[in-house]
Amino acid sequence: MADKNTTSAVNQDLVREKESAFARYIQEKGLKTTRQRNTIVNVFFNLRGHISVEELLNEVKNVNPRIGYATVYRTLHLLVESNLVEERRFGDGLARYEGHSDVEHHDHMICLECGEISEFYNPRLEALQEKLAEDNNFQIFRHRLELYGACKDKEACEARRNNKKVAQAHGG
Amino acid sequence: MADKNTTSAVNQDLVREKESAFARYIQEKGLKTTRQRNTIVNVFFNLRGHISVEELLNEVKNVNPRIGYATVYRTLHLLVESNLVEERRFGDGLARYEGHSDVEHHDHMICLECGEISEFYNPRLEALQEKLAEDNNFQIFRHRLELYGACKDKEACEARRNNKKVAQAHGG
DNA sequence: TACTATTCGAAAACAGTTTTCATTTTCGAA
DNA sequence: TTCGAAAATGAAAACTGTTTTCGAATAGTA
Repeated sequence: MADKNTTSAVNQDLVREKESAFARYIQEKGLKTTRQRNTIVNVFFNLRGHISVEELLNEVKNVNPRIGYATVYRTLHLLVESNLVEERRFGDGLARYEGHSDVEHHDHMICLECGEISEFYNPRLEALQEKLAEDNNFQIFRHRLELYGACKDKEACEARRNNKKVAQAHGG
Repeated sequence: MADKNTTSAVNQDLVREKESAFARYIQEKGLKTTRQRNTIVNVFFNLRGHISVEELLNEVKNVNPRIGYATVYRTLHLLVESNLVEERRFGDGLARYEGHSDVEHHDHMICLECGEISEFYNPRLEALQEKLAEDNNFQIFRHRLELYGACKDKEACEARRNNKKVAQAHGG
């Protein structure tokens, strides 16, 4: 199934909750429920992390190989519109999608060696930004903070990197 | 000349300094000095702010209309490699280039209404990030912080916006 | 069941960027 | 100063990620 790349299974209650929120959104907007959209949404919420379109499509194709890029893109847009998913762009030029995690807002640390993306949140940081905006006569709607660097735990980092290579070689 | 879009002239001593730093880099790498590269570099450093490739090309064409995208892209890559210029990406999907300003590192505030991009630097913010990285057993190489929002000075904001429209209409 | 708007998938279009390739230019050595 | 190899140029083609188009299929309602 779609949890091939995850370290642990995803809470299915949560998945069901997201799915029905999406169904509600579709209904509200007068759109139609389709097998493809359901597949994509289910697979998406069973993945964790910061998923690229290609990654998602690959997983989706395991379930229904006839689904193509266009539908995945379209469904992701709906997910973003419905506020169930956020689009992110880290420097590598492709969009990544993230189902809302437990923490409403958070920032990212990206390891340039193993590719691990982790999340953090710090209220002092948020407050400081507000203060700086205030000083500059500026009103913040949203912000983005990304720390690029490397894991200090070199063993774990290398393990993740090798892991990734294997996954690629096997044509994940 | 290339200062059409700037509010004030650029310090020419600084420009010359950058140019010779670039010349030095070219030489070190065993590359060749060319008329086109000199033009592009000179025009670039006479612009200020966060320049897109298209903006730069337009300015460059005023000096030498035969220069095309390819050469501008290639020269920008050299400028980035040589550490004289930084590439930035704000959400609009095109790369922008920035000659190092007086402040070595800085973050950005982007007004979504008038498009103004301003820079700021705060040591407490930097320190806090370092601390957070430390806590997460992570080593920061670089970071990016962008505050998206709106100017509180609505008058100035609107003026800038209108200004921009005029510039566009005149085919900047 | 029939109708109509929506959705699908494949392929074309698109935007920004990179590469290719034939031609021109630079620059060190003769 | 001329020669020749290596590098750079410019136009066009290729490429990448994403969006749009269009004819066929499908969902949901009358």
